[in-house]
Amino acid sequence: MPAHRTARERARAELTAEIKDEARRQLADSGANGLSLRAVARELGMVSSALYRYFPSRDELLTALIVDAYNALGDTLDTASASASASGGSPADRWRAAAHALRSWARTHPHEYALLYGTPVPGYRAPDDTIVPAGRVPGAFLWIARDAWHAGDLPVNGAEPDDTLRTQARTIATALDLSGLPEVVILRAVDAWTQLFGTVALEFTGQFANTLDPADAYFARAVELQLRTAGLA
Amino acid sequence: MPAHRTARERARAELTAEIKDEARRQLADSGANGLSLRAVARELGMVSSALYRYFPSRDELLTALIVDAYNALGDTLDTASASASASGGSPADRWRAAAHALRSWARTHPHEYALLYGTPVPGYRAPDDTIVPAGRVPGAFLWIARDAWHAGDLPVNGAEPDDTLRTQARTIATALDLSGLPEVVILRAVDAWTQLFGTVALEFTGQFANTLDPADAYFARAVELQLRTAGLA
DNA sequence: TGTACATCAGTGAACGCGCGTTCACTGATGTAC
DNA sequence: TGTACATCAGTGAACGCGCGTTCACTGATGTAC
Repeated sequence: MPAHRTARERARAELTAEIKDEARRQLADSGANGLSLRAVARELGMVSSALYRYFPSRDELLTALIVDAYNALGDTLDTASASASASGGSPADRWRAAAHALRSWARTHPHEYALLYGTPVPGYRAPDDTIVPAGRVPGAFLWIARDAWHAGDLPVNGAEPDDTLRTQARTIATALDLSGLPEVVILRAVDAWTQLFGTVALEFTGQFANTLDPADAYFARAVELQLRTAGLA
Repeated sequence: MPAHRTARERARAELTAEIKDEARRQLADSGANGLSLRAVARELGMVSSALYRYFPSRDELLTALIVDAYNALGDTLDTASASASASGGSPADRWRAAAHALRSWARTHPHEYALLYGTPVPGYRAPDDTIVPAGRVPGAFLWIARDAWHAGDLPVNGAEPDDTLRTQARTIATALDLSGLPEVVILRAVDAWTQLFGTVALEFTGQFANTLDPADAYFARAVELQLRTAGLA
């Protein structure tokens, strides 16, 4: 374990990245099912079997892309939320910023969005490594509620959830580092998150075509509703 | 154009149905990408080229399956809604019944649900024939709001939408036979529909795994929220 | 510093697979007179 | 009612394609003494 990186190590890291980049490019062209190891290798001027030095199978490559995509989306949301906060925005402003960032990421990265939230690829089972990065996405929104609550900006009201929901809310709290947050606050934020997700998902799958399309106005309206649902406005 | 159906016509109708049935079975096994004309033909004891007498291409077969699925789901929702109504249920009860019917249809028909609301199949573009059947699904919910409004059970309140949204609401009204319904009522029902859809979609894509799973309790909670959003409770 | 050996990246051929679609054809069913 | 012709369903072979993965191999890079 030398501090310096050998030529081999550097080459390996670079090629691994290049393989993922090219795979992402193909993803964007033809979707997850169109992702072919042979085509990736061809594009990189390698022989297809050489890829197996980097990823043991097609599924492992897909998993790497999924983890990267969750993290890219998580970063995008965190950045939007943080910069709204840095420029003096309220929790509601942070939610607005993150919500719009989610929508525009979905629109600019449709195949990566589909990889995360679309139909599961047949025969592919997401391994546990994806759980934590996946949580960053709802997390980005729940953390806004958490901060607002700690700042005293979030009233605790609404009916007390029953036992099942309280337990599940505690599980969410543990997974997403929301300790101290009342269950009802968590659940109201989850409610808002599902609304947000539904709006993005419906637009993404084309269900707004011919009616709410372009959906900018409706999306803005939906975000305001989310704020009321979460208790942020 | 004889009133009687010839043996040929009967055979053709039956075989067309059998092809779709077998295709649906394969859809359930391996998803839309796994749907193969050759495999369908094999299973029916035909030669693959014979299918071309019934469907001019794989895409046309897919389209037929999509239209059928929208109609099956639409029928399911209509039935749930109508029987809640027939047994004296309020509009809220109808919404509850239809919402639970949507969720359980999605759970029992995951691949058909995916066909309708999952990742678009690469290279497949849904033709216009799907628009009307697709509208039946949100329609089933908006019609409940319409009936409630006509019965005077639905208060018209909430901020007046801006021009863009008003126009889009009118488009929805035209497409779904909601004439007379105020725009704000339509939009509030759409808000509730996106919430409902978001909850189903998140559960379906496994985003509730390890947290809100099983989601029965959360779903019931979400439905009550939808009722408040739509103005039905 | 130089040598011997171990590790690893990349090659090229091969295995075995399935797919959508076309086409010329045979034989059965339907129709018009 | 019977015959001649048209329509249609289904056959079987073929075209041309791409895929994931394995394996024995060569040659370069790294490491230990």
